[in-house]
Amino acid sequence: MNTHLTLAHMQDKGLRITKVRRALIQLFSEHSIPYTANQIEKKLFAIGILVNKTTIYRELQFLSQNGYITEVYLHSNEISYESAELKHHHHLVCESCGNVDDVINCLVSELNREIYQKKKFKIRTHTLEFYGTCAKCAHIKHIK
Amino acid sequence: MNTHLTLAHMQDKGLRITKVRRALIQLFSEHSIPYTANQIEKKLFAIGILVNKTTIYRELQFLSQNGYITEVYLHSNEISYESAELKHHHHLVCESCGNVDDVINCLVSELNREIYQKKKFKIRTHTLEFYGTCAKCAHIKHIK
DNA sequence: GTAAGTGCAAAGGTTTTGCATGATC
DNA sequence: GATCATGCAAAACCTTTGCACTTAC
Repeated sequence: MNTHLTLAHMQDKGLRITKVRRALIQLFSEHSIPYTANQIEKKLFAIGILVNKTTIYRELQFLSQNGYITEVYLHSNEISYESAELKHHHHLVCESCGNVDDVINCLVSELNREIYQKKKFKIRTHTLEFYGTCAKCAHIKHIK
Repeated sequence: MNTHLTLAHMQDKGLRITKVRRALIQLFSEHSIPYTANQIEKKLFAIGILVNKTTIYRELQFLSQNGYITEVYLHSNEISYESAELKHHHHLVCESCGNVDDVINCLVSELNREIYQKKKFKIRTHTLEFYGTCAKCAHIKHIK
Protein backbone atom coordinates (compact mmCIF):
# COMPACT_ATOMS: atom_id res chain seq x y z
CA MET A 1 0.00 0.00 0.00
CA ASN A 2 1.48 3.27 -1.17
CA THR A 3 0.24 6.48 0.45
CA HIS A 4 0.30 8.67 -2.67
CA LEU A 5 -1.12 6.06 -5.01
CA THR A 6 -3.90 5.27 -2.58
CA LEU A 7 -4.81 8.93 -2.06
CA ALA A 8 -4.81 9.45 -5.83
CA HIS A 9 -7.05 6.41 -6.22
CA MET A 10 -9.46 7.83 -3.67
CA GLN A 11 -9.59 11.15 -5.46
CA ASP A 12 -10.37 9.40 -8.74
CA LYS A 13 -13.27 7.65 -7.06
CA GLY A 14 -14.56 11.01 -5.79
CA LEU A 15 -13.81 10.21 -2.16
CA ARG A 16 -12.82 13.08 0.07
CA ILE A 17 -9.41 13.31 1.66
CA THR A 18 -9.44 14.58 5.22
CA LYS A 19 -6.74 14.93 7.83
CA VAL A 20 -7.73 11.72 9.61
CA ARG A 21 -8.18 9.76 6.42
CA ARG A 22 -4.77 10.79 5.14
CA ALA A 23 -3.15 9.87 8.43
CA LEU A 24 -4.78 6.43 8.42
CA ILE A 25 -3.76 5.71 4.83
CA GLN A 26 -0.23 6.67 5.75
CA LEU A 27 -0.28 4.47 8.86
CA PHE A 28 -1.52 1.41 6.98
CA SER A 29 0.96 2.12 4.17
CA GLU A 30 3.96 2.30 6.44
CA HIS A 31 3.06 -0.65 8.68
CA SER A 32 1.87 -4.04 7.51
CA ILE A 33 0.64 -5.21 10.89
CA PRO A 34 -2.96 -5.13 12.17
CA TYR A 35 -4.13 -2.25 14.39
CA THR A 36 -7.13 -1.86 16.69
CA ALA A 37 -9.09 1.39 17.03
CA ASN A 38 -7.36 1.97 20.38
CA GLN A 39 -3.91 1.46 18.95
CA ILE A 40 -4.70 3.80 16.10
CA GLU A 41 -5.89 6.49 18.50
CA LYS A 42 -2.55 6.29 20.35
CA LYS A 43 -0.49 6.17 17.16
CA LEU A 44 -2.19 9.28 15.80
CA PHE A 45 -1.96 11.07 19.14
CA ALA A 46 1.78 10.36 19.18
CA ILE A 47 2.18 12.26 15.91
CA GLY A 48 0.09 15.16 17.14
CA ILE A 49 -3.28 14.18 15.73
CA LEU A 50 -6.04 14.11 18.34
CA VAL A 51 -9.08 12.29 16.97
CA ASN A 52 -12.29 11.22 18.61
CA LYS A 53 -12.68 7.45 18.80
CA THR A 54 -16.05 7.68 17.08
CA THR A 55 -14.33 9.14 14.08
CA ILE A 56 -11.77 6.36 14.08
CA TYR A 57 -14.48 3.72 14.12
CA ARG A 58 -16.35 5.45 11.32
CA GLU A 59 -13.20 5.86 9.30
CA LEU A 60 -12.21 2.22 9.73
CA GLN A 61 -15.66 1.22 8.47
CA PHE A 62 -15.30 3.60 5.55
CA LEU A 63 -11.86 2.34 4.54
CA SER A 64 -12.99 -1.24 4.98
CA GLN A 65 -16.13 -0.79 2.88
CA ASN A 66 -14.11 0.89 0.17
CA GLY A 67 -11.65 -1.95 0.07
CA TYR A 68 -8.55 -0.21 1.41
CA ILE A 69 -8.27 -2.18 4.63
CA THR A 70 -9.63 -5.48 5.93
CA GLU A 71 -10.81 -6.73 9.30
CA VAL A 72 -8.58 -9.13 11.20
CA TYR A 73 -9.79 -11.16 14.16
CA LEU A 74 -7.04 -12.03 16.60
CA HIS A 75 -7.54 -13.57 20.06
CA SER A 76 -9.18 -10.50 21.49
CA ASN A 77 -12.54 -8.79 21.69
CA GLU A 78 -11.14 -5.93 19.69
CA ILE A 79 -11.32 -5.92 15.91
CA SER A 80 -8.03 -5.19 14.16
CA TYR A 81 -7.53 -3.77 10.70
CA GLU A 82 -4.68 -4.03 8.21
CA SER A 83 -3.95 -2.90 4.68
CA ALA A 84 -6.03 -4.80 2.15
CA GLU A 85 -3.22 -4.78 -0.38
CA LEU A 86 -1.01 -7.15 1.56
CA LYS A 87 -0.39 -10.50 -0.04
CA HIS A 88 -2.49 -13.28 1.43
CA HIS A 89 -0.73 -14.09 4.67
CA HIS A 90 -1.17 -15.18 8.27
CA HIS A 91 -0.20 -13.98 11.72
CA LEU A 92 2.21 -15.08 14.39
CA VAL A 93 0.72 -13.74 17.62
CA CYS A 94 3.02 -13.78 20.64
CA GLU A 95 1.03 -14.72 23.73
CA SER A 96 3.63 -13.14 25.94
CA CYS A 97 4.10 -9.63 24.51
CA GLY A 98 1.20 -9.43 22.04
CA ASN A 99 3.46 -8.65 19.12
CA VAL A 100 2.18 -9.67 15.69
CA ASP A 101 4.39 -10.84 12.83
CA ASP A 102 3.49 -12.23 9.39
CA VAL A 103 3.94 -15.52 7.56
CA ILE A 104 3.44 -15.57 3.83
CA ASN A 105 3.32 -19.31 3.09
CA CYS A 106 -0.20 -20.60 2.74
CA LEU A 107 -1.00 -24.14 1.79
CA VAL A 108 -4.52 -23.92 3.11
CA SER A 109 -6.14 -22.85 -0.16
CA GLU A 110 -5.45 -26.35 -1.44
CA LEU A 111 -8.13 -27.57 0.96
CA ASN A 112 -10.86 -25.55 -0.76
CA ARG A 113 -11.71 -28.12 -3.41
CA GLU A 114 -11.55 -31.00 -0.98
CA ILE A 115 -13.88 -29.29 1.47
CA TYR A 116 -16.36 -28.39 -1.24
CA GLN A 117 -16.46 -31.97 -2.44
CA LYS A 118 -16.99 -33.35 1.04
CA LYS A 119 -19.25 -30.72 2.57
CA LYS A 120 -20.59 -28.63 -0.31
CA PHE A 121 -19.39 -25.65 1.69
CA LYS A 122 -18.13 -22.92 -0.64
CA ILE A 123 -15.15 -21.19 0.96
CA ARG A 124 -14.87 -17.46 0.33
CA THR A 125 -11.91 -16.85 2.59
CA HIS A 126 -10.13 -18.26 5.59
CA THR A 127 -8.10 -17.04 8.53
CA LEU A 128 -5.16 -18.74 10.10
CA GLU A 129 -3.51 -17.49 13.28
CA PHE A 130 -0.58 -19.02 15.09
CA TYR A 131 -0.23 -18.45 18.83
CA GLY A 132 2.96 -19.04 20.74
CA THR A 133 6.11 -17.34 21.92
CA CYS A 134 8.22 -15.01 19.81
CA ALA A 135 12.01 -15.20 19.75
CA LYS A 136 12.37 -12.15 21.98
CA CYS A 137 10.10 -13.44 24.73
CA ALA A 138 11.63 -16.94 24.57
CA HIS A 139 14.98 -15.28 25.20
CA ILE A 140 13.70 -13.26 28.12
CA LYS A 141 12.24 -16.40 29.70
CA HIS A 142 15.59 -18.09 29.20
CA ILE A 143 17.65 -15.48 31.05
CA LYS A 144 15.17 -15.14 33.92
CA MET B 1 -16.33 -35.41 26.08
CA ASN B 2 -18.41 -37.75 28.19
CA THR B 3 -20.73 -36.22 30.79
CA HIS B 4 -20.26 -38.87 33.49
CA LEU B 5 -16.52 -39.24 33.04
CA THR B 6 -16.05 -35.50 33.14
CA LEU B 7 -18.14 -35.07 36.27
CA ALA B 8 -16.21 -37.90 37.94
CA HIS B 9 -12.97 -36.23 36.94
CA MET B 10 -14.13 -32.97 38.48
CA GLN B 11 -15.06 -34.69 41.72
CA ASP B 12 -11.62 -36.30 41.88
CA LYS B 13 -10.07 -32.89 41.55
CA GLY B 14 -12.24 -31.62 44.41
CA LEU B 15 -14.29 -29.33 42.17
CA ARG B 16 -17.90 -28.80 43.10
CA ILE B 17 -20.71 -29.96 40.91
CA THR B 18 -23.60 -27.55 40.72
CA LYS B 19 -26.76 -27.46 38.65
CA VAL B 20 -25.34 -25.02 36.14
CA ARG B 21 -21.99 -26.78 35.93
CA ARG B 22 -23.62 -30.12 35.31
CA ALA B 23 -25.85 -28.64 32.62
CA LEU B 24 -22.86 -27.06 30.86
CA ILE B 25 -20.80 -30.24 30.94
CA GLN B 26 -23.77 -32.06 29.46
CA LEU B 27 -24.24 -29.42 26.77
CA PHE B 28 -20.59 -29.50 25.71
CA SER B 29 -20.61 -33.30 25.82
CA GLU B 30 -23.62 -33.66 23.60
CA HIS B 31 -22.70 -30.97 21.06
CA SER B 32 -19.31 -30.52 19.46
CA ILE B 33 -19.95 -27.03 18.11
CA PRO B 34 -18.91 -23.73 19.71
CA TYR B 35 -21.41 -21.78 21.82
CA THR B 36 -21.47 -18.17 23.01
CA ALA B 37 -22.69 -17.11 26.46
CA ASN B 38 -25.93 -15.92 24.86
CA GLN B 39 -26.54 -19.17 23.05
CA ILE B 40 -25.87 -21.09 26.25
CA GLU B 41 -28.36 -18.96 28.17
CA LYS B 42 -31.05 -19.78 25.59
CA LYS B 43 -30.13 -23.47 25.43
CA LEU B 44 -30.37 -23.80 29.20
CA PHE B 45 -33.59 -21.80 29.35
CA ALA B 46 -35.07 -24.16 26.76
CA ILE B 47 -34.51 -27.10 29.09
CA GLY B 48 -35.97 -25.25 32.04
CA ILE B 49 -32.79 -23.88 33.58
CA LEU B 50 -32.89 -20.14 34.15
CA VAL B 51 -29.37 -18.83 34.86
CA ASN B 52 -28.04 -15.34 35.26
CA LYS B 53 -25.65 -14.34 32.49
CA THR B 54 -22.99 -13.41 35.06
CA THR B 55 -23.02 -16.99 36.26
CA ILE B 56 -22.63 -18.27 32.72
CA TYR B 57 -19.60 -16.02 32.15
CA ARG B 58 -18.03 -17.10 35.42
CA GLU B 59 -18.73 -20.74 34.71
CA LEU B 60 -17.24 -20.51 31.21
CA GLN B 61 -14.09 -18.99 32.71
CA PHE B 62 -14.02 -21.71 35.34
CA LEU B 63 -14.40 -24.56 32.85
CA SER B 64 -11.87 -22.95 30.54
CA GLN B 65 -9.28 -22.46 33.29
CA ASN B 66 -9.73 -26.04 34.39
CA GLY B 67 -9.19 -27.32 30.90
CA TYR B 68 -12.66 -28.67 30.11
CA ILE B 69 -13.52 -26.19 27.37
CA THR B 70 -11.55 -23.84 25.13
CA GLU B 71 -12.19 -20.41 23.71
CA VAL B 72 -12.98 -20.11 20.03
CA TYR B 73 -12.82 -16.82 18.17
CA LEU B 74 -15.12 -16.69 15.17
CA HIS B 75 -15.83 -13.57 13.11
CA SER B 76 -17.89 -11.98 15.82
CA ASN B 77 -17.51 -9.82 18.88
CA GLU B 78 -18.71 -12.68 21.03
CA ILE B 79 -16.36 -15.32 22.37
CA SER B 80 -17.45 -18.89 21.74
CA TYR B 81 -16.52 -21.99 23.73
CA GLU B 82 -16.34 -25.65 22.81
CA SER B 83 -15.33 -28.90 24.44
CA ALA B 84 -11.59 -29.10 24.95
CA GLU B 85 -11.56 -32.82 24.28
CA LEU B 86 -12.45 -32.54 20.64
CA LYS B 87 -9.85 -33.69 18.19
CA HIS B 88 -7.87 -30.83 16.70
CA HIS B 89 -10.18 -29.46 14.04
CA HIS B 90 -11.32 -26.30 12.28
CA HIS B 91 -14.55 -24.50 11.54
CA LEU B 92 -16.67 -23.85 8.50
CA VAL B 93 -18.58 -20.67 9.30
CA CYS B 94 -21.51 -19.86 7.01
CA GLU B 95 -21.62 -16.13 6.39
CA SER B 96 -25.26 -16.33 5.45
CA CYS B 97 -26.91 -18.25 8.30
CA GLY B 98 -24.10 -18.28 10.88
CA ASN B 99 -24.10 -22.05 11.17
CA VAL B 100 -20.80 -23.66 12.21
CA ASP B 101 -19.58 -27.05 11.02
CA ASP B 102 -16.28 -28.86 11.58
CA VAL B 103 -13.41 -30.06 9.40
CA ILE B 104 -11.00 -32.54 10.87
CA ASN B 105 -8.20 -32.49 8.29
CA CYS B 106 -5.34 -30.32 9.35
CA LEU B 107 -2.14 -30.02 7.42
CA VAL B 108 -1.15 -26.82 9.13
CA SER B 109 0.87 -28.43 11.91
CA GLU B 110 3.43 -29.35 9.29
CA LEU B 111 4.29 -25.67 9.14
CA ASN B 112 5.42 -25.55 12.77
CA ARG B 113 9.00 -26.64 12.18
CA GLU B 114 9.36 -24.47 9.12
CA ILE B 115 8.14 -21.39 10.95
CA TYR B 116 10.40 -22.04 13.91
CA GLN B 117 13.40 -22.33 11.64
CA LYS B 118 12.62 -19.15 9.77
CA LYS B 119 11.28 -16.94 12.56
CA LYS B 120 12.27 -18.62 15.83
CA PHE B 121 8.62 -18.31 16.75
CA LYS B 122 7.51 -21.28 18.85
CA ILE B 123 3.93 -22.18 17.96
CA ARG B 124 1.79 -23.40 20.83
CA THR B 125 -1.43 -23.62 18.87
CA HIS B 126 -3.17 -22.25 15.83
CA THR B 127 -6.66 -21.48 14.67
CA LEU B 128 -8.04 -21.88 11.21
CA GLU B 129 -11.49 -20.70 10.22
CA PHE B 130 -13.13 -20.96 6.82
CA TYR B 131 -15.79 -18.43 5.86
CA GLY B 132 -18.19 -18.91 3.01
CA THR B 133 -21.62 -20.33 2.16
CA CYS B 134 -22.99 -23.61 3.43
CA ALA B 135 -24.84 -26.03 1.17
CA LYS B 136 -28.24 -25.06 2.56
CA CYS B 137 -27.78 -21.31 1.97
CA ALA B 138 -26.29 -21.90 -1.50
CA HIS B 139 -29.46 -23.80 -2.35
CA ILE B 140 -31.72 -21.07 -1.00
CA LYS B 141 -29.88 -18.47 -3.07
CA HIS B 142 -30.28 -20.72 -6.10
CA ILE B 143 -34.06 -21.03 -5.88
CA LYS B 144 -34.65 -17.35 -5.12
C1' DG C 1 -23.44 25.69 -1.30
C1' DT C 2 -23.97 20.88 -0.89
C1' DA C 3 -22.45 16.80 0.56
C1' DA C 4 -19.70 14.51 3.63
C1' DG C 5 -16.64 14.34 7.96
C1' DT C 6 -16.25 15.44 12.89
C1' DG C 7 -17.04 15.80 17.98
C1' DC C 8 -19.90 15.22 21.78
C1' DA C 9 -23.20 12.87 24.39
C1' DA C 10 -25.82 9.01 24.80
C1' DA C 11 -26.90 4.29 24.15
C1' DG C 12 -26.17 -0.57 22.68
C1' DG C 13 -23.93 -4.94 23.43
C1' DT C 14 -20.60 -8.08 25.70
C1' DT C 15 -18.04 -9.00 29.69
C1' DT C 16 -16.34 -8.05 34.52
C1' DT C 17 -16.59 -6.84 39.48
C1' DG C 18 -18.49 -6.13 44.34
C1' DC C 19 -21.36 -7.63 47.63
C1' DA C 20 -24.91 -10.13 49.96
C1' DT C 21 -27.23 -14.48 49.77
C1' DG C 22 -27.52 -19.36 48.89
C1' DA C 23 -25.78 -24.03 47.86
C1' DT C 24 -22.18 -27.72 48.09
C1' DC C 25 -19.34 -30.80 50.47
C1' DG D 1 -19.57 -24.54 58.95
C1' DA D 2 -16.16 -23.13 55.68
C1' DT D 3 -15.75 -22.59 51.08
C1' DC D 4 -17.40 -21.81 46.82
C1' DA D 5 -21.45 -20.64 43.52
C1' DT D 6 -25.17 -17.52 42.46
C1' DG D 7 -28.02 -13.32 41.56
C1' DC D 8 -28.42 -8.57 41.40
C1' DA D 9 -26.80 -4.10 40.54
C1' DA D 10 -23.33 -1.50 38.82
C1' DA D 11 -19.45 -0.65 36.10
C1' DA D 12 -15.98 -1.34 32.42
C1' DC D 13 -15.13 -1.92 27.87
C1' DC D 14 -15.73 -1.85 22.74
C1' DT D 15 -18.69 -0.16 19.31
C1' DT D 16 -22.68 2.35 17.23
C1' DT D 17 -26.09 6.11 16.63
C1' DG D 18 -28.22 10.90 16.66
C1' DC D 19 -27.58 15.52 16.25
C1' DA D 20 -25.38 19.88 15.69
C1' DC D 21 -21.29 21.84 13.71
C1' DT D 22 -17.47 22.10 10.60
C1' DT D 23 -14.78 20.99 6.63
C1' DA D 24 -13.80 19.50 1.73
C1' DC D 25 -14.64 20.11 -2.92
